[in-house]
Amino acid sequence: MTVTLADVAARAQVSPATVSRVLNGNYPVAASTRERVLKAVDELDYVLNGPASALAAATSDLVGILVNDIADPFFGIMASAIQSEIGGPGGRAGGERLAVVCNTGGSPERELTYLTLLQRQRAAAVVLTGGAIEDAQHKAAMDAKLKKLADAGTRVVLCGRPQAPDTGAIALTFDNRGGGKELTEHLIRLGHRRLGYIAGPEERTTTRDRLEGHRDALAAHGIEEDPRWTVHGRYDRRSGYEATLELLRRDPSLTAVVAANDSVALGACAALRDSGLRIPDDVSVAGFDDLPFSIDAVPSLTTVRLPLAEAGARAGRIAMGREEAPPGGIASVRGELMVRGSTAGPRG
Amino acid sequence: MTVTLADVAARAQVSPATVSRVLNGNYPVAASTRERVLKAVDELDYVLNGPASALAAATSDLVGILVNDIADPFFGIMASAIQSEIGGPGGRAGGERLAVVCNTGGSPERELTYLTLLQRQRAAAVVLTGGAIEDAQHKAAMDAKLKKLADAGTRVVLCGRPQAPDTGAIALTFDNRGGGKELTEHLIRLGHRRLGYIAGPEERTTTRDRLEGHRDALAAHGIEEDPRWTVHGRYDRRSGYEATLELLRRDPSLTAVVAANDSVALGACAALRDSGLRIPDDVSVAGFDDLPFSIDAVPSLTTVRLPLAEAGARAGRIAMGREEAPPGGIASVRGELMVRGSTAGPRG
DNA sequence: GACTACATAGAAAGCGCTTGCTGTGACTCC
DNA sequence: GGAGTCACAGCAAGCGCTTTCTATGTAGTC
Repeated sequence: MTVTLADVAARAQVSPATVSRVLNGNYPVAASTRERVLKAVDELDYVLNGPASALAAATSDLVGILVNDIADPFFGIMASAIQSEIGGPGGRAGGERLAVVCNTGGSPERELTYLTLLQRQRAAAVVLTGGAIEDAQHKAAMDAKLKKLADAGTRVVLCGRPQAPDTGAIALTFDNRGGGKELTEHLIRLGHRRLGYIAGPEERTTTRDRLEGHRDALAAHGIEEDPRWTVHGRYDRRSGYEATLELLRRDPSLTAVVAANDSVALGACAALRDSGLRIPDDVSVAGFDDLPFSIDAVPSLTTVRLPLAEAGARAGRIAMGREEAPPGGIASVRGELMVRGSTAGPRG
Repeated sequence: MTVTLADVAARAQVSPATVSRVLNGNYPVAASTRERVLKAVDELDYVLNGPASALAAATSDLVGILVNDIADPFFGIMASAIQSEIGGPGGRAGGERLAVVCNTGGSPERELTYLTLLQRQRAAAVVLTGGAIEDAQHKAAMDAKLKKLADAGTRVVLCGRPQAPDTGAIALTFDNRGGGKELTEHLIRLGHRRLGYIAGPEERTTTRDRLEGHRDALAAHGIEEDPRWTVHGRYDRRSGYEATLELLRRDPSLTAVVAANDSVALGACAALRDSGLRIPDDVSVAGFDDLPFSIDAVPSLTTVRLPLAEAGARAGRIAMGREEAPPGGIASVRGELMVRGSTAGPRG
């Protein structure tokens, strides 16, 4: 029923080997023969059997991309950039690669499961995006898996994720700590001394790094932190809303709220407004990431811009072997402080 | 070097056939044997070779998802929902499916190319999201491809895309026209008579349907449309910004701007503000889709909520054969008008 | 106790492709 | 003009798995 290589070969009056070579274009084939083959392919509407060729050639054109949540633009932007670099006519002839995007939902098990599935598919490369989970046991399992993948020839790239030493993975980490510090310093320079912090979920490198940056800044300026000023939540708007109300309840005298990311910051803004507070007159708000919508908030959001698209593109190129890995297999990508309307001096 | 089924079989002292059956769990295997096999699998750290098993079994566990732009939450949300339904422990034993997300960037060629690639992988199902391109030739090529896929046993589902008759595809279409009409009627009821419209790219079903809905409303209320009131652009913020300036230039007396989607509407808001106009006091603005950030705009955006996550989930279930297809292979999904702060009576 | 039925396990034939190696003419080169 | 070169094309051996069909041991049945 389905057309196979042999059918094409028969019709073009050549051997299957020749058809294969025409299709893969990595072996000399006379122009006239090639034409005849291509004609047969066209007439029969032949489509290569991917699994069969992957099996025979022991390679695959699948590239895995692990994300926490593809509906979140933070990951969507990276995924899109990675994608744009792995496919397309940039690679070798016929080198269209397919991106397998895996939504882990932040679950350790799913992360591992997807890696196994990708390993099963003999993926050509795997890119892991976003922060890692800080559980020692899970980390060990992940590292072992990554090493196995790398050993099997799969290129492993971490994008916005801390390095995984001795696994063979290339890391493009985000300088979350530095960005967090810069952001809070900006607030401190404006005169704030009572700053609330809405952190992400615990046990995540991104959460911890940003929070540490925040604390670095406080410490550097001799501000003693009140434990009531930090609330943990999820990386979404709703969490930001609730956390802000909680913060306000704990200490109504706060003059600034620093959020784990932009979505959380937007939720914080909504909560402040609903509480009758003006931004930035009564309370300043800052986010992190600089997602596209952040500039449209009113007032527009002060945040740290992470070059997600650039980092993703680079990760994609490295994954395809089209760009050299950074020295030492790791590069730190810095964020840029974007000062906008949501921050001002206290009671300004 | 790499561990194969045979290695496991040898270690467990059974035949390869038995190992395969243990792994696939669809054939009676004595508990003691199974245990022995599983132990060997574990000890050898064996990972099934996906391509080989796909070849032998003539099936694959890949599901394709075509999107215009995964960085756009409109698509991200649908992709995420589809994903959540195709994988996971919901399916048959061992039924982890991998989602292949393909970014077409709205290009007809890439759309077709990706479909071929998916066909090559013998994808179990394919879900196409978002509007279609209205080029007759392209549509014919797409339909032919979809039919071929469906004939080969791949389940094809269209999510937010118009039906493709006689291709065997199941369609969950969005009622863009109805939503567009409702939105504009809301504005008309508020008293607006001079409404600008920022449409999406031409030659797209989504663009046309929403615009037609808008015009339906105008016609129904006896409002004659001025050709200057419609500008075409892309589905992004920047396009909305520029189009709004153009609209204002053409006719400064407009009292409302209807945008093709929420991102465009946000751009429109920014342009209006930069032009010294207040929203909604001077000009009302409306969007479409109700993406998560729309409620955080200030004033929050009046828009039409499309149940993206619900539709995506349903599409995913249908693609997996876990939910019955709607009668006639097509269902229309309605949007819901969300009246918020960005619209009010003119000069109100 | 012989016979049928059942539950399991194995043998082996592919699945559709790639690729190393082996022709085989046509050319070149002294 | 015979040997050495090329440029192609074909043969055939897998790649690692699934699955049909067959074999075998064990129970159940009268």
